Amino acid sequence: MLTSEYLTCPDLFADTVVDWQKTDGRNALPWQQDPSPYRVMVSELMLQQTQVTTVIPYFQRWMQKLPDIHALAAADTDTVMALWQGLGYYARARNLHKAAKYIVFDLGEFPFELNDLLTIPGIGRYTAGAIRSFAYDAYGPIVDGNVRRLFCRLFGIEGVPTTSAVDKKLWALADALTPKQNNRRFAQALLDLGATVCKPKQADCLSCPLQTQCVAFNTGRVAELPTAKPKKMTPTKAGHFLWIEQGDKLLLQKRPDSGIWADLWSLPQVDETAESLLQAKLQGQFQHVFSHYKLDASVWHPVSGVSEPAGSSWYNKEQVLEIGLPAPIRSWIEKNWLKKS
DNA sequence: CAGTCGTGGCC
DNA sequence: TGGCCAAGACT
Repeated sequence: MLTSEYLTCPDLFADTVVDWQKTDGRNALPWQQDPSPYRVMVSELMLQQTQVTTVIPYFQRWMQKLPDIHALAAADTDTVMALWQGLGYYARARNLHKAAKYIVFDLGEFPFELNDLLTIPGIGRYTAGAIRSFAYDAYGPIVDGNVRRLFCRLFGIEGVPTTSAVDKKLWALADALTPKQNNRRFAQALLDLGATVCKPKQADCLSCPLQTQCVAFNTGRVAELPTAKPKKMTPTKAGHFLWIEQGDKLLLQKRPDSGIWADLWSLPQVDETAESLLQAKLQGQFQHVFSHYKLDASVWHPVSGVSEPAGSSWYNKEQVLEIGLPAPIRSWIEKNWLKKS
């Protein structure tokens, strides 16, 4: 990484990728037409951790309904959330709404400086740089998943790229390699290279404009870089749930306000030593994977006469569809109750 | 620093 | 098919 020609001559890097982008990059994406600060901000928030093909229809619908920042600032929460429905990471929608109100009512105009952009809710270092580049065609370094992968391979950077040490290196590279002009096309070039050439798997090195300078390519380590983060073994925990019916109703329990499935309704959960399990009959099992552990769930049909757990209520088949249930619990109930005559 | 937050696509 | 990943930010 110390010997790359690109570090001693950053303009060579910029010129190379910019020239490539003109002919081989993506230049017809919806947010590339009329790249106003508002349209760029909306697209960048939508694109956080979300693929381009997923975002496109959401972006179109959004712009039809909320064509400018004043419309968004004046919109109500329900409108905003409905337009976001299905995109995931809903904090982004709330932040975007907050951002519009902040810009319109507090700032009065859309910020230009990086440090001012960083004060906007939902806008971090990457998104601030992206807005600088795409909306203003001004200096705005970016490091996202694409740039991370590209730089790790190009400069042979070792180490898990999400660690702070590597992250620091990557941003230093981005700061140094980002030019003072052609920033819109330069930023797009980095993203396009990462997305269409320097892909996570099956990198297309033969059509890469940086091939001759690429450390990973020249040392045959394209598949080894960036360093994969060690996959942590997730423990498996057992969970015991009660299935208690009475007439046409099912007993559900509101979960605590913290921990997994906080504030949602669920089948009553009991400890494996619980008295209610003593003569219970196993009704079925299912598995659910969380980020930090795997749940082996057992659903038990206790003997009659078991006392109702605290905070529990009865729900019939119509009511159960209208309350917040964890996805696996809902799916269990649908399969074993609703669809069973 | 490590966990959290959604959903869909890919092999 | 399940594990990984996607234009990250926030706590």
